[in-house]
Amino acid sequence: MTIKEICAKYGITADTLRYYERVGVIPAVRRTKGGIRSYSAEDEKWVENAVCMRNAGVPIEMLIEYVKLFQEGDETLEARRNLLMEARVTVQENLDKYQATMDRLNYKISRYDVALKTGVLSWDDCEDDLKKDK
Amino acid sequence: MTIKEICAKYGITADTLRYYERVGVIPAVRRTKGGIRSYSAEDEKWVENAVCMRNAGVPIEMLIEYVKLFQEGDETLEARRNLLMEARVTVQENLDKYQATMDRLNYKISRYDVALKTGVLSWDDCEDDLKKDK
DNA sequence: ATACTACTTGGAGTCAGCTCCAAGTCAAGT
DNA sequence: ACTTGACTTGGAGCTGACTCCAAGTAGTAT
Repeated sequence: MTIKEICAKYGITADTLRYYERVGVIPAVRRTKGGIRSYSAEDEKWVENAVCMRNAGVPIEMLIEYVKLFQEGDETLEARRNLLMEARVTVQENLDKYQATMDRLNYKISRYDVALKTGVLSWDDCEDDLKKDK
Repeated sequence: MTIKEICAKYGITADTLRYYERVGVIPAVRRTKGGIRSYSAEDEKWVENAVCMRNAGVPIEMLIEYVKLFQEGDETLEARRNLLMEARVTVQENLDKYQATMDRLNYKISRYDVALKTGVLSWDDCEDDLKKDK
């Protein structure tokens, strides 16, 4: 697989892919005699993983650390698992925040829909409360 | 409410709060004669909303646009609803990506747990596949 | 052989979103 | 009156994550 094919498949640019390799977000990719990157199935798995993790805001640094540990071999199994668990906490927290925001957006939009349908504004001061009776 | 109290309550710094006001993520806050910010209940609602939206990655620009429309009055009701719906699409997409990453992390961690418990590595080449029989 | 295109490198530049800083002001305490 | 400390401003600086660029090379087409 060429860099172009991988880019197209995973929706990132060649620059990003080269950057990931340079800083260690993915391990070094093999080259042809001419020096051109040739992505193996394993390379592709690493790319897929990196893209997925980055999509969820897992920081570059964490991915670099994981790759480093992976390359150090089996003694780092536990360290890698701990790293993954750390990442999971972060992602879960963000997931919760995103869900809270979805709830807020849905509520606000529903209020706007009513206002637009009836022509009447059902709020007078600031419309930005969620009617959370705390 | 002082800037300090608002900061503490919403977990952001005074610098961020002033920055939000400066660029228009929240409307201008009233001041005492001495020029010190005094947050009203409405101001606080705007802050709460901004923090919530930012936590879900809604871009600053979108929040600024919303505040601007809000201040222009009732003719912008529909524009504001459209903006919210746009934001909702973005947040939902991110939510899906985060969920996909959670699934991947859970799978990977479960594999590590097995490997650590049995002392046996259940993979030999690259462990980064999700066994998705595509 | 020459031109063309797609790749390569290292390094510099960009962008969003803060974050920090210097210099100044104000209210309260001594 | 003076010090202290929390606030104010505008602007500069920082960070993470790309993104772009110039200069060079390798393989293919004519």
